[in-house]
Amino acid sequence: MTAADRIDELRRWIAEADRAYYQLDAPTVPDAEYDRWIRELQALEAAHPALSRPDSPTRRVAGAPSPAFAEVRHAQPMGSLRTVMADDEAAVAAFVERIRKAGGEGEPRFSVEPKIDGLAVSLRYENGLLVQGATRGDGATGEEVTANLRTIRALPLALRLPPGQTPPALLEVRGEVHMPKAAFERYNAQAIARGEKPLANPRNGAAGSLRQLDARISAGRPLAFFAYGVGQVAGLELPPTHSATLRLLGTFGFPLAREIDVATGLEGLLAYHRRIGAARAALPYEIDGVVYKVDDRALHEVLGSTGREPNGSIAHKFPAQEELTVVEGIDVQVGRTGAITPVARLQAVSVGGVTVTNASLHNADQIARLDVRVGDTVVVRRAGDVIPEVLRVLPERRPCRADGSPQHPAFALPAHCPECGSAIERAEDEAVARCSGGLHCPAQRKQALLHFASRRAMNIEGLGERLVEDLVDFGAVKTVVDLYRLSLDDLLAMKRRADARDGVMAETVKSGKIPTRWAENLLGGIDQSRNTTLERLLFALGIREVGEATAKQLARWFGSLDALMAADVEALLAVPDVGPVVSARIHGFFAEPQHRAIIAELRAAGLHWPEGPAQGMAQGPLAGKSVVLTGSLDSFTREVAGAHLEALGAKVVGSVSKKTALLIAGEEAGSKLDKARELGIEVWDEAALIAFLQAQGRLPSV
DNA sequence: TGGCCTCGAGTTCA
DNA sequence: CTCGAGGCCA
Repeated sequence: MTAADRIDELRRWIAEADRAYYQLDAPTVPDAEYDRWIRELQALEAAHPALSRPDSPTRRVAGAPSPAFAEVRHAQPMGSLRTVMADDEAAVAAFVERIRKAGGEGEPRFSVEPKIDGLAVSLRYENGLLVQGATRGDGATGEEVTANLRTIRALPLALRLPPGQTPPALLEVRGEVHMPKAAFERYNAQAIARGEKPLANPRNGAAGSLRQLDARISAGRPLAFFAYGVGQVAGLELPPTHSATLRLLGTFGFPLAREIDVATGLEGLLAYHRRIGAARAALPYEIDGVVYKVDDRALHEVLGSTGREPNGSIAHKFPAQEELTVVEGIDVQVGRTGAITPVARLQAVSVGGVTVTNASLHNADQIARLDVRVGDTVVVRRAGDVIPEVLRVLPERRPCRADGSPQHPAFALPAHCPECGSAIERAEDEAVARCSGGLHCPAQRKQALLHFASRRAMNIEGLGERLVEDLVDFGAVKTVVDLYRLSLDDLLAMKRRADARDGVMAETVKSGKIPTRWAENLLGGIDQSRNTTLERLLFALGIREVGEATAKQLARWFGSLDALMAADVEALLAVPDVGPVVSARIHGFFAEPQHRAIIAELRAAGLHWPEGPAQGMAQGPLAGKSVVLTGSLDSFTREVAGAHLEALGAKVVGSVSKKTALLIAGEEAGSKLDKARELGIEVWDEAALIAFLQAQGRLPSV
């Protein structure tokens, strides 16, 4: 591709993305990708000045004003910030060095702030009253959106001044309009319930809301505001530092981001970047970086600006949370219950600082909804900052044949299990398709073994994915019972065959001695698991619909395995939280002769657990109450605290709802605490919990 | 019957 | 964390 072609292509892509973003309020391309296009285009135009054109998108910063609103010329231009990528510490160091040279002796001081992901506005207060509000637009000219801004509750319509003090003749306050995460989610849930189109993301929600022509629509949107600076001023002496100016704005009644701070020198800046980066997910609003501003106002002015970018400030970004990548293939995985899950194999891409190569596509419906195909360019993000997720496909980037038809067909689930060849079936009313092979399917067998060995089930240390894979592939283990029959010799023989298959030179040959440590550890882990509890065993068996909570309930209700196995459907229905579906599953499981045989053999292999009489309903001072634990506790883990509460009759659940009776909030409690406050649910801190447990005699009093 | 609550199951990477 | 589905209550 020639430079001219590439320039054309980039200009076309950018124009499309601009249109989607600014006119349709529905972004198609992640910001990080957009930034890269702009930078690449700038570089190409610099290298080939002949190809530069006055209408190139690099000639404007952002946002053509929409024709629907009156234009406002900013008396003092609203500049943009030079941005530094997350990993470019050298650029931050260079910035600090420049400031140090200009500033004379000592480490320079900075006002440091989170960079709110919203929409910059300028608010004009004349004689203390809000008279005009405008968007940033292209920096020189923005849109007049006063009526919409007035609907934002957080904005003072008049400056708050001590009695008797004359308001300044003119004060322009700059800040960021944004939509807090919780408000965004609430709004979307309601929008969906009303059958309206949900907002794409909080930032877009804020931008779209401000640009509503009907201010009543803006008023219905949960917008918030943080001040970050001032523009034109008359009749007011500003303090000598930026941080003091922000505090002054605070006294005038403007909301300020809580994370605003001051920092000294390079180390101080980088520490702030790390601190806010770590807290990012827990903040109630979206941020995409932090901003460093020279605190000394005079020095900031001396430093001047380059183009529209002040030299005394930079934005230090965080790693992008959304990225573009290409789908290299779509595989299917087989789960413990036979569930077939399609997985997108992705070209490796760094999202939020972590390399992502796989993303679950959940099920056939999801694939159909997204219409993902091999070769597609897709937007990926890490949902809840952890799990990669394919958000959408860029259809215009789909590889095509000469005749314009797509190169790859729409994805279809295979008819047969890739692991065992059994038919794949999908029940009428269910979203998931399943392999019908049952335990004949090696994939299901492996998953069943892993589940059995997992921490919350039998907790067999040393038995991981690789090992299970080999144990099943070489026929050393077929059912969970076989685990308890393994000998050291079996394991070593299997290891030799696995090494031979992988072409690994046997360690025996190299060193002359047999490494047996891993095998001994595994046998030790298996042996320890013989001593267990009924609820762990029930969970480990992998009965469909019986997870940890149900297993716990069954164990306490029946007290012994024999009582449970003897129970008919009727008796099972009496157990709380067990209905017709679950009771049929349990009864069906124990009716299978092979399952009864496995249980008998596990007992014969030495598995044992305490049994007692049937206990029925939970008793105790917290009987019948749902309790949620969140945040981190100092004196014990959430698990241990939960066990204490359960012993007092409480039901420990994971999420806060109207039915929650009590929330125990440790350090750094996040959204659950917010929700509990909102619902008016009783909240205890760790000290209150400890005092309660002591009063109940579950903890020694001090 | 509909609308919560919960639970179960599946998932990624270091 | 998220989706889907079971259980329970109005």
